[in-house]
Amino acid sequence: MGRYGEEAKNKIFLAAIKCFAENGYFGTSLSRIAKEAGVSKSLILWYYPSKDSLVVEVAIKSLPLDVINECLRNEKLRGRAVLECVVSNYIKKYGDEVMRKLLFHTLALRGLYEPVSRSVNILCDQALTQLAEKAYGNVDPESLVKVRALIGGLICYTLNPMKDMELKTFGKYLLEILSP
Amino acid sequence: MGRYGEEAKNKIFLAAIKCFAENGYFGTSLSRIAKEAGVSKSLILWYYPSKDSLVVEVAIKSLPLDVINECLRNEKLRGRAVLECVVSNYIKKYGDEVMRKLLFHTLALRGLYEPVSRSVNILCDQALTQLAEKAYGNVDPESLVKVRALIGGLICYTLNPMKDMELKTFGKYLLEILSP
Amino acid sequence: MGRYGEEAKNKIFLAAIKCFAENGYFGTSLSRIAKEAGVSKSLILWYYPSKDSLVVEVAIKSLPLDVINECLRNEKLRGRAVLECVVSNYIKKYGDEVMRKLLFHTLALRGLYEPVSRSVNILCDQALTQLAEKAYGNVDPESLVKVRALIGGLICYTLNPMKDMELKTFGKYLLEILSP
Amino acid sequence: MGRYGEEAKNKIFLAAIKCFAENGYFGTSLSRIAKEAGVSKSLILWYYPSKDSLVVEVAIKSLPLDVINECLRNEKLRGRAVLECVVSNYIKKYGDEVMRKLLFHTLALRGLYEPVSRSVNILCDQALTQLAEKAYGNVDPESLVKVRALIGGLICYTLNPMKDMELKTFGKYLLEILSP
DNA sequence: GATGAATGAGGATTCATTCAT
DNA sequence: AATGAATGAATCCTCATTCAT
Repeated sequence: MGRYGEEAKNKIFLAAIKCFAENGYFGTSLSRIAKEAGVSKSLILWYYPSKDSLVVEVAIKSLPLDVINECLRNEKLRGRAVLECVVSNYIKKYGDEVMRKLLFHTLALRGLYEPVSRSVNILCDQALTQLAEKAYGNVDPESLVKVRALIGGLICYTLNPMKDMELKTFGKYLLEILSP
Repeated sequence: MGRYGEEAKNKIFLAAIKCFAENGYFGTSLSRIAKEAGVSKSLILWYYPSKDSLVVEVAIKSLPLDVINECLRNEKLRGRAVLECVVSNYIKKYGDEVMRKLLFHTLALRGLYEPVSRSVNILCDQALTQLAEKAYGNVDPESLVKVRALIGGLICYTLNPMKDMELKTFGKYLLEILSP
Repeated sequence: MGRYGEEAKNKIFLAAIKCFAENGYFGTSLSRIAKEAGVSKSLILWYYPSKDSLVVEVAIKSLPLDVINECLRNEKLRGRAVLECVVSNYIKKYGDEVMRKLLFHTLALRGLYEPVSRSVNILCDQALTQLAEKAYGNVDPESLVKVRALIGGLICYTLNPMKDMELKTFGKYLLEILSP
Repeated sequence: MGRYGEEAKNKIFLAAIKCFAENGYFGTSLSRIAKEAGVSKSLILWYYPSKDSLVVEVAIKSLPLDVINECLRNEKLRGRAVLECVVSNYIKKYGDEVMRKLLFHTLALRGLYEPVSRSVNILCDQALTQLAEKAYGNVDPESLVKVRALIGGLICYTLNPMKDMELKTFGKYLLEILSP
């Protein structure tokens, strides 16, 4: 794919994210995305074999799997520091409303799109378990529940941000409560 | 509406819940629901002015607002007992997979259907605040965060139930960690 | 299906025949047929599950299988009389241009639509063999070839009617040449 | 057009024949042909101004006009020998299934593509008349009908080859029946 | 109450074709 | 010659909704 092809594909991807966040995956037509991206409907299908493939690509990127994985990859981080990393990454990613909205549209896709299911499974099964181990030093039930309370708390905030508390502050309190 | 009519409406409602859970609100057509309910498509629109109205009715019922409100109404419950009530109600409601699936489809509707948004807001703003007060005796930031960690933890489990821990056990650990 | 439903379906069928004859099965859109029938595009798909199903239904009816079968069913007909019956039926069916055009569009579908293939096979294998037996008293190679020369001759005329000979006259000569 | 170009054009033409035979003229997209030929879609339109022009070129070549003309050109052939020539040429051309399938797709194009109509007309009007004259010495109705029975018989066999008789044998019987 | 018939809007996708490289 | 990128028209089909019975 040439240079200017790459650009077009990116424009489409960004437009898709915006539209999907706004109106959901099913409430968004290819025409709408095309208009937003300033390209023809057909061009979308030149880069993506189908709407579904575009949906899946956007959906996967909207999950917080990378948020956690990046912290897991960093060998030096242990204990509370890992959790701090996760919270800070989460804040960075879901700071803007677009990503926040997108997240919940994506979670609804689980069960409809196999790749999304798989990604959610990896996130909840593998990533959270590893996170528990790195943060609390073991994977006993309590640790597993704690990481879920942490991530769940963040997601809960994401669903409906509190008016008198910033996500950052929220994260700090969460860490206080759930740190090892 | 006569006795028979009531029955038909109920059949439709149950069929809708099942279909929506399975294929999402947008992936489910009225024909599909009609087939599942064993009635004609037209009859659905006799009882519900539009598909949207049916969607909203199902959506509202799928949220955990009642789970919390029931515990709040019980004047006698205070402290840890309120949280125990919430957890136990939550387990009762989201024990079966249909409701679990439905919940995430519904959360995606927030932003698309005003009544759903409103309900989610009430849930997160009012209900959670009252819960914090009843459970922890005040509404300081820490308490507010804690109830979110509790509900968030439950939702997180709902998204992807753990293989080696029952929801009941999960709830017990959560309570241990987050009780006053 | 009620009385007036039956009527609409028939209007659609007739319109389809006309359009398919004119522009071929693939050159004809559902919109075109709808317009010709004076109904909405959607109504076509109410009566026929898909365009393909309509295509197949029209296609089967356009083959000369009935032309032959009707003569085979008549127990009294033997020898030259059977062939005369076939020729006369053929003339009746393919006297108008619509059916003539349609026939060749249909023959092209063989290999694309299984039901059409099957029908053509039955026509050529079973029906022609039975015809040979009834007409010539046996199914030796010569008889089998003769019925094919007869039917083939008729089809050849159908492909491009002769300017100075009517189909009726053509049939008479054919019979003269190929009668037992 | 250079040497290489000639080769590419030929590859395209052969791929087109194959695809058209398999899926019909309308069921075949340029992309499909491009894939089969191992070239880009654009290259097809470099050699052929449009899909239609490619269709027409293939279509004309698939008709049995050359089969007859070649025999007519040979001055020495008269009487039964001309018919034998035609039958033998026909067998040569339509011996393989690709050409057999193609023939019927092409016949359906008559009425949709003027050049195809013209070619079919020439075939049926002129060529067959000349054939009658050369074979039977005159163009009385009987002779005209006979050549149509011959060609029609062959086409009929082509439509659905007989299981227990080779085309060659079939031709021999046909000649026996219809020779002068 | 309940249904079948009928509609129109909208959607994804295919495809021939054009343009720039 | 040859290709990838881009377009717009057209197509089949789905679906919520309305109408008549």
